[in-house]
Amino acid sequence: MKDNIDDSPERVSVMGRGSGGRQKLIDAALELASTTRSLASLGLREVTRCAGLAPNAFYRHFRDFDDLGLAAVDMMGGELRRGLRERRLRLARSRQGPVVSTKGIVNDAGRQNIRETVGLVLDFVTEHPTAYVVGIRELNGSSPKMRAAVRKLLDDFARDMAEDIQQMLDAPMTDEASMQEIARQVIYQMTFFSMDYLEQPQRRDEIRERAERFILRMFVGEMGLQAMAPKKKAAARK
Amino acid sequence: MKDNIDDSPERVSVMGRGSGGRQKLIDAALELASTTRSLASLGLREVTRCAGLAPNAFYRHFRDFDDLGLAAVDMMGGELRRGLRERRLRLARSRQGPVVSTKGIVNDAGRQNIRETVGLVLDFVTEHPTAYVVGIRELNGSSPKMRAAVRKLLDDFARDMAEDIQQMLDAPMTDEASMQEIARQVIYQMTFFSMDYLEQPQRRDEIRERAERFILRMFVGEMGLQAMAPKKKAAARK
DNA sequence: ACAAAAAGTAGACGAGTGTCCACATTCATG
DNA sequence: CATGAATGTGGACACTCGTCTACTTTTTGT
Repeated sequence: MKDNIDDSPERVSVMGRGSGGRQKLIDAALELASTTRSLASLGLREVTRCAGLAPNAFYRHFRDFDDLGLAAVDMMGGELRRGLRERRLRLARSRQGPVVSTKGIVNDAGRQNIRETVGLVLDFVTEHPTAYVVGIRELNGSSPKMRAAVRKLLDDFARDMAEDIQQMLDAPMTDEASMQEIARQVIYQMTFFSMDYLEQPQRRDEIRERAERFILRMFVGEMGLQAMAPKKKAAARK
Repeated sequence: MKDNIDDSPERVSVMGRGSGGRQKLIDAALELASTTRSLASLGLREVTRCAGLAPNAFYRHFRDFDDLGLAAVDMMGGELRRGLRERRLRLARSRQGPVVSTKGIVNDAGRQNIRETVGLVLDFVTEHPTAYVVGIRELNGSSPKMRAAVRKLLDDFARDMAEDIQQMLDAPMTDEASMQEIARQVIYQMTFFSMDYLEQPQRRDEIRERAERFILRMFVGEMGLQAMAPKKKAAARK
């Protein structure tokens, strides 16, 4: 009677999707976690109380807090990723075709591109601060399942970003693996920029510039590395 | 025993310093937090039990968990920073004088330098995994005091690193502010590399290379930026 | 050596917790 | 309409928690 029904594929969400209770619990958990503590340190009664439900209602939707956390990541992450990609494609279409030449990525067009991408991320962050803060907190948090889920999400973002960037260029800046590596590092670094951005509203312009400069530096650096050693494997280091 | 006649103006911690109980509590807290949960989510009784003490013993040393956490950061952080700087200076002395030319930072000598620095950090991480994991966890954790303390520590590391790098070069690679900015970003990115390094022992060589390449890319990128726009303020061309 | 301070112990209290059981409500669908 | 699953409520259980007071042991300065 434990998980026979609940565990089965996706019949859960037939009516459970918009059924208020589930969403209320997730919202309450994010709210409490963002202002007070980490997800795992929340109390079951604490959350249900904040959601205006009886303690037992929790069990109707989630097995434990890892379960709730994963659901939250799935929901927010999916929405976020879709929104980001959509906005990015919209930006790309609005300028019709590959605007940025590979060699000229540091010129005005390239800088503008970077500026828009950074703005995209920072805008999302300011629009969903609680979810974002909790997510980043769980990135290095105590639950392995949570860590894995958040990391996978960030990696997906990085993959998207790498793809879109390569598409915008008229010639590939570097090999695909390196591009994804760079995108990953940019995404990770952006978590710090984003947290600063949320915590220090008075320094937002400065942080924005810093983020843009960081990305630009990464690109310029990669092009420099490519120029001086195009063949990585053959670089006999010893 | 202790040769402090008027060692310091503060006599508060004369006897409390090395008293086993305090250390036992810190160790127990780090141990529990690294394997189970975040610092703030630990229970007072849980920690004292793990330390083999009565619950009330906690109050003899710390007011609350923030207090314990700050003490832990002070201790581990101070030790770490001293150790890092010492080892770095020892490395610098062993090669007598400025070995790396600014233009040639990407040559073998420069790469070797980066390799040693990365090794330095990763070695420390593998030697103090629990303290490091907890520290990084609190970097984005729930307690503002903790966050501030860990961030200040990382910033200090970055400052040290920036100084030492500039000292090793025969000519400054960039202005001091940019160098510190880069060092900060490198240190922050290293937190991710370090966590991966701990969690995936079988991929350590790969992660090590990735970290080295990241730093190299940052340097090359900064030199590229400097070369194409020495004056940052006047870069607005629109 | 001795007295005071620091460190640690024992027990108890009320509050809050996770979890279970039995019962009430909603609601789509045969 | 009836039925059964999904969803939510209330009470009760054993347990852990933080904190308090009172007492004992260890360490330390003089």
